[in-house]
Amino acid sequence: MATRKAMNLKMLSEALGLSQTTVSRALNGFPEVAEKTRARVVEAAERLNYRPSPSAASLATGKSRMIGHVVSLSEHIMINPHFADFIAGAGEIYAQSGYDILLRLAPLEEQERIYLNLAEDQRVDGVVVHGPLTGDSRIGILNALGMPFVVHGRCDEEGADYCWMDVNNRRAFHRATKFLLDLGHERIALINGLETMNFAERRRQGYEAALAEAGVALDERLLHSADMVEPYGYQATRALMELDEPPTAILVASVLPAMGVTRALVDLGLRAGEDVSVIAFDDCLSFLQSGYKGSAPDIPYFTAVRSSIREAGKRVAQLLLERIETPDGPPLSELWEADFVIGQTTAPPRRR
Amino acid sequence: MATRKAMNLKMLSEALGLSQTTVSRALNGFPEVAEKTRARVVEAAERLNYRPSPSAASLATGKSRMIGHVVSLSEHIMINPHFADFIAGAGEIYAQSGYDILLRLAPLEEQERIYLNLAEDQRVDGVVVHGPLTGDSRIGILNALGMPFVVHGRCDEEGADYCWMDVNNRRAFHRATKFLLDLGHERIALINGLETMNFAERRRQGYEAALAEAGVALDERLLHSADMVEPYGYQATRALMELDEPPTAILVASVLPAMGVTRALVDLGLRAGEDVSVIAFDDCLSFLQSGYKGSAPDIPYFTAVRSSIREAGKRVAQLLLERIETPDGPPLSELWEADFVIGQTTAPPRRR
DNA sequence: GCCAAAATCCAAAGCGCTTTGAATTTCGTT
DNA sequence: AACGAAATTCAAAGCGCTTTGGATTTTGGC
Repeated sequence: MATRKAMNLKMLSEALGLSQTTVSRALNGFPEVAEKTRARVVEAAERLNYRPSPSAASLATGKSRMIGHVVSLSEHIMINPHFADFIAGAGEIYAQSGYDILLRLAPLEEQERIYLNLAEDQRVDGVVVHGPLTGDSRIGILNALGMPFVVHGRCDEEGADYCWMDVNNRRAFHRATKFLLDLGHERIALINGLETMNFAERRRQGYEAALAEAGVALDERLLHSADMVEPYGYQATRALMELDEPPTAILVASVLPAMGVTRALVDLGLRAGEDVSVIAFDDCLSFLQSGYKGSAPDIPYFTAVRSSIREAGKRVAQLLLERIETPDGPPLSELWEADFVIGQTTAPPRRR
Repeated sequence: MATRKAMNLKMLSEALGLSQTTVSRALNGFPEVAEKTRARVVEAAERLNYRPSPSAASLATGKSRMIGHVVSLSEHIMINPHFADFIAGAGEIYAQSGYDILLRLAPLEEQERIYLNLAEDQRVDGVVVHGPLTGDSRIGILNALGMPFVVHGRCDEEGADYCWMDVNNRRAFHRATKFLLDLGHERIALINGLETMNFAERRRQGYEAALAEAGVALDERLLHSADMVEPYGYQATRALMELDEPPTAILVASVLPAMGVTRALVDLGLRAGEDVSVIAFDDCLSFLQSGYKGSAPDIPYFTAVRSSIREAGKRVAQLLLERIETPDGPPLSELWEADFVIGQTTAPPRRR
């Protein structure tokens, strides 16, 4: 072996006959180094396979080129596969900019402390907040710490002083509900996510508003709220269909429980789109693919309000990187409208 | 504000009237410091909220207390939710030991280079290899780099010189196939994962061995192989049932495509467990919960070979941490047998 | 009470990078 | 040719921790 140790700044600068200062500046694009020498330095760095030590750079600058994602362990995020898609989108953006993800699993009640530690330790340059609750305390902490962050979702009304990216859940569910009402449905069930989650609360608001506008009374028995897993959709549907007056349409907060819904309907000898209408919120989960096609090719199975969670991951990552670049600008935020796609699971209600 | 800067070793040692050496040693459990002073140091560190800077420690020791997980971007791992469950299990173990996950998304062809960089940069203390191919080149690289790693799965036959943790896929599929044969099925379809993946190859071997033992000829038309997503199961089943002699039983490599299978059967007016038997490999995905219960409570819907991927994540993490502790021991490996649970989707074949 | 051995503790030298403040060179003017 | 400004380059001081080698204090056996 010729060299025992990995190439470092000192060796590189000696090889070039330049000072470490100049080499460092050349590589980091500072203006006070002549273009000619910069070219020389860059070439040599490339040739000698020099790459700066991240921990040394981090120690010197306080920047880590890492983005923190702290997610709940046994809770409602990691537990479901939405997170995988989100992180796939975000990770793609990070990779392009030379950032890495620092992933930490922790129960919600520890997350404040964790953000504090990550900030003090300068372990990450920014974080994204997953699954915001209504009035989430994490936001205040992060603002106080001066740590750049973007919330995926929101936890308060407009104009709040933080960065977020969200889908217009209220309007999406308003539209979906109104669509069903227009078809003639009046008994419309809502199989919602956990309503401590802000997004679920908004979805319910949209649902309730549409009902109210149509003068349809709210029936509490048609409302379910829980973690968005398959068996939940199944059980909720079984319960709903046992009511004296079962719903003629069901609004489901995710395709995961929606699959449980269809399974329950099959068990009951009912068909979605004929006996009962179903609309799902479709996050375009990759393992279902935008596919989840029905028997008719190119017509989606579910009628759905749809917004890609993977694209959301990308956008959140972009916003965060911008925020890290410019920490003192006004908070960025972005609200996406969901698509509304007609599939095979909706129809006017059956005549009795 | 009293203090502008975060508490560091120097400040702490001055506050204690001790040298930085002693304080550092006291906190890191070295033997050459008196228990009495160690107690004093620990108490003061706690009280003054001292936590060592990770980048400084990393620079000084070369250890980062990070575990690298590099996963394929647009490929077959992150794309499906198995990964989320795996990482949830692993992350739990890491958290207990004070490690964090460094997550990097990259196409397979770049992963060798990435491992090289992670090693040279000393960014991680170990890595786990996801989705090993048969004869995977990543293993050789990692061994050459001397980087501790554990493979989730295997890429070669027994006795290979690396750490791995795997489920006995061959035996699992052998058992499942034999079970169907014993019920009287002869036309058994296999809806497998991508057979470049080593685990899929093993599953097929188990399937083929069982057929051969029973003297049943292999029919290529009953074999499918692709990414394990829902629509794949759907389409494969539609294709299978259009054969002149459709299968009477289907073996599916994951509950994801298995859901597509049942959806296709419903569309065709067939019922799983009556008209066609279905056995799935169940990774106990959390969003389906061990539930995915059928109409009869506490009886699982699918007959399945079952092994929790989350538990696998935990175990792989444990093995890796042990490996990091003792890098020069003999390679650790572990083979788990899958459970075989009888659900509602299997029965003797229909008489014609 | 004495001395070697054991137990503690410390000063200082890195780890590899960035950055300050100063030195040196180059260049446009007069 | 001389001079101040502009353009380059550099030496050295951190960043906060670990660790080597040595200094100092305690201990134990006689």
